[in-house]
Amino acid sequence: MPTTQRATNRGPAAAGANRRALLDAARRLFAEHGYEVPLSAVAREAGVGQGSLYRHFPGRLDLALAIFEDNYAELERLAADPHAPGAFSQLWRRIIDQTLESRAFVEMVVEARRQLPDVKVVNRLPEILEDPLRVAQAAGLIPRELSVHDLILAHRMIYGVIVTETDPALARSSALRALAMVNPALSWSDDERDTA
Amino acid sequence: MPTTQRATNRGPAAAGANRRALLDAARRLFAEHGYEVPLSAVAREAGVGQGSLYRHFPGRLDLALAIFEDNYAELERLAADPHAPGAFSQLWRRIIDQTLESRAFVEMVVEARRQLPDVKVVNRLPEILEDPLRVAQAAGLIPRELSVHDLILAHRMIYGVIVTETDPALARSSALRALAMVNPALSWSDDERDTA
DNA sequence: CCCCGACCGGACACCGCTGTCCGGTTAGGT
DNA sequence: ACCTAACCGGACAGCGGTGTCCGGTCGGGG
Repeated sequence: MPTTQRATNRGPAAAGANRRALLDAARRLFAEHGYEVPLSAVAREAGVGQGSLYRHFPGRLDLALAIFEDNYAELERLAADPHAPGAFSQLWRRIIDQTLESRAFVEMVVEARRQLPDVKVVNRLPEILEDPLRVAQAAGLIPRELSVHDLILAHRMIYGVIVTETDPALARSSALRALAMVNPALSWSDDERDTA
Repeated sequence: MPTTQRATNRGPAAAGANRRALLDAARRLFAEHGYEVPLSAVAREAGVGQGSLYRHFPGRLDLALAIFEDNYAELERLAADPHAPGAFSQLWRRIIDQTLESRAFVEMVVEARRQLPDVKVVNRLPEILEDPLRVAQAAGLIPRELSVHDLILAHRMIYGVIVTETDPALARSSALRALAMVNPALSWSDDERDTA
């Protein structure tokens, strides 16, 4: 019977917990120090040895892909029911919010694409956005002239705004201003707490 | 009497030429291999020793700043006479073109800003754009609602498009599509050879 | 013609990161 | 209670980049 709280990180049963600790540590350190942070620091932050790190994730890229996987899983959950009220707007906000969480994501995306010939692995946004966008357009919430392609281009633009922002505290508002400039329907005010 | 062609890169008189060779090499290698290219490679590419490199440019940042300096000098030349026909459109195109020349510029900008507290050193675009924009707006070429601030935000968006482009050959057209999305007046077709 | 100061260049020591290897530890099965 | 297989962790060697140091080279001035 597995205890939910472990006193140790040794033994076969700890493998899963160690993996998660490494993933969390990587997410934190990538966000704080950038994608080029030493992997030894990730192991230290996770409280495991370097051996464990390299066993679970042979290289930096595997860490990045696992983090992407988590993010995409969350988005796919949001996109699962396109007819839920506010499905598209919640999805779109979450995409932008994920991007805002760490400017390191840009470097990760770039590096992952350079090393992986197949773009599909690294960019699942087209499939994720397709249905929710169509439904939102049918409901008149999003202009018809915006294609999935346009949305992805807008997302890429936001990368530029975030990565060039001097003060991290301003990243969010700059990104929202940028989105409003592209198309008002893609932006929102943070005052409205939910737009279900 | 200085000869325009030198047979050697030794001696006091070669200092200037060596400096330029280093700058050109850095520009080339940053564009090709990214900002993190080894400085030893820059010295080799320039055909000088590492000693000369570090004498002219104590660190990587000095190289980057000198490259920016060249770029800004060119832009300031274009902006010197805001009333020349097509002054703003030529200036704006050149800004975008400079950005397209190397995706490494993004990393350079980010790194330079992180290390230099004073933003003015690294971003002179506001001053450069101010007068030409006003004149172009007075002539009805650019919508009044676009501020210098908006233009700079648009420029930062373009960074994102360029850096996330998988195929470098597509960077230009993607950037132009993105600009058109923000505001048609900021984009152009590459077919028109000049819009003086 | 010679000398002197300045500059060049690459060898090299230092440093931090990567990835591996093996002794030590743990849980579960018998 | 013991045994075994799997897993942990950190020491360590290898590697590549940085920045320095000094012997060698050059050109202009006296």
